[in-house]
Amino acid sequence: MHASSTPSLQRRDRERAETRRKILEAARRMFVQQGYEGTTMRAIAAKIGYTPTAIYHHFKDKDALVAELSGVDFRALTQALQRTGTVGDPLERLEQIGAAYVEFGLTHPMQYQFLFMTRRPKGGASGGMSRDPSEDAYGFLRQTCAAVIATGRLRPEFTDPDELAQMCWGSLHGLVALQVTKGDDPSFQWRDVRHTAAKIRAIVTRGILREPAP
Amino acid sequence: MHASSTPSLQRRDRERAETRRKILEAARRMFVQQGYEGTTMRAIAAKIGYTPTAIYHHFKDKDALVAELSGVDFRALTQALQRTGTVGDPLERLEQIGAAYVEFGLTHPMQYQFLFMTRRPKGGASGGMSRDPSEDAYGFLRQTCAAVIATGRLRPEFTDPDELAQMCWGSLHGLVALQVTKGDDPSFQWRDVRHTAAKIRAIVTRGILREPAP
DNA sequence: CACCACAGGTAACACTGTTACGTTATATAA
DNA sequence: TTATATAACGTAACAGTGTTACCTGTGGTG
Repeated sequence: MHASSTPSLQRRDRERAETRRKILEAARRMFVQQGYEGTTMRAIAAKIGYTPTAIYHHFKDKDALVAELSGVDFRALTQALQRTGTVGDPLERLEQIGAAYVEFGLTHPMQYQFLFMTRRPKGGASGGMSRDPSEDAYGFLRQTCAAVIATGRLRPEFTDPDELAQMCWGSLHGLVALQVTKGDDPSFQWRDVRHTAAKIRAIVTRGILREPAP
Repeated sequence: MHASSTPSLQRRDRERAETRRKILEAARRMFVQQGYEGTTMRAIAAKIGYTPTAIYHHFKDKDALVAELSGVDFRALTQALQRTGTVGDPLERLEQIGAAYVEFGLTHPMQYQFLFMTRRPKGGASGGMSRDPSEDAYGFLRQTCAAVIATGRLRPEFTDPDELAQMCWGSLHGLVALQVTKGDDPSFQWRDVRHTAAKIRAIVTRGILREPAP
């Protein structure tokens, strides 16, 4: 909020940013290892030699902490999605989006859980700009689905971009979500999720196309 | 554990069962309305005029409470799945299994969350008989998938019952899970989940078949 | 020097799930 | 009938949790 003109204040700001970074670093490791509920504010603080109160001078609450951590990685996903925009064929773009999405979920389970597997309490009228990032990614997916529909290569029953987006999203989300929550359960003989997801993507692609590719 | 032969003990057992039922009834309503974390043992007890301790004389802990509630409804799902066993065509059976599964998730969101959307801490060697009920349902799904494969009507790349089961399960689970966690988020223009799920089932069916039905 | 902003700490609040232990009513055995 | 045991239920507490009102000291600024 303030711009700290003098060098002294700049130094103080740098120190503040440094402890903030340390908090985030410790929190990240603990959240990834112990999960959201298994990680306490006291434990995070102790890990870096602070008291829990110190954290609250840098983050509003526990949710703000994991939100920041998730946001960082989510930006990487968003960029990966945007990068698929260069691919010409919308259908191939859709496939790449799906692949990037699954990859994100598997490499960042904790962030995935926070973004897609927990009920957000209430967005709270935040000006409309800094909305839930997951919505932006959904908008991108929806847009791609609309482009796919616009090619005219789909069967006549697929005309709704939202419906198509939700089918693509849902089918992949299910695999990732099951992996995140039940992936270490030996009762199920889990197949490689990346492989299963690729097959599902192929099935959906073939299932929505009007006629099979040669 | 004990069989209470005399009429007096029978009466006491009936009273015990009655308060146990009251606990479950109150807990069910509160869990459905407020969710798992939003429902406290103290609140459940207060609702029926007891102290929290009383609940612990009937249930080991909070998880045992929701496990019992979930188990009751899950038995209904299992029976619905078994009922599809009468359908001759394995492919149609698979479709009906999917429909019943989605219906269960939408009508019992809280139980669905407990069974399929939370990491169970550790199964604990429970003799192998009273296993996690979700595994039995998975076994049933897997068995049906094997039957579908056995018909020889599938494309050559689908030969693994587990893989097929996980694709079917995952694609539907994603839709239900998103509905449960983000269903009330107006940012997404959600389409009717039952409808979307039906379309996904159709897509998958067409996508795995060797040649389209006439 | 006086002042003040502010990072960080102390101690507490209001909760949570859970449990050792006391109470009390009832069923059984003498 | 009286004594004893069983067990349902309550009291009070423990060990945690996220969170916050308030204090402390250090360093920059006029």
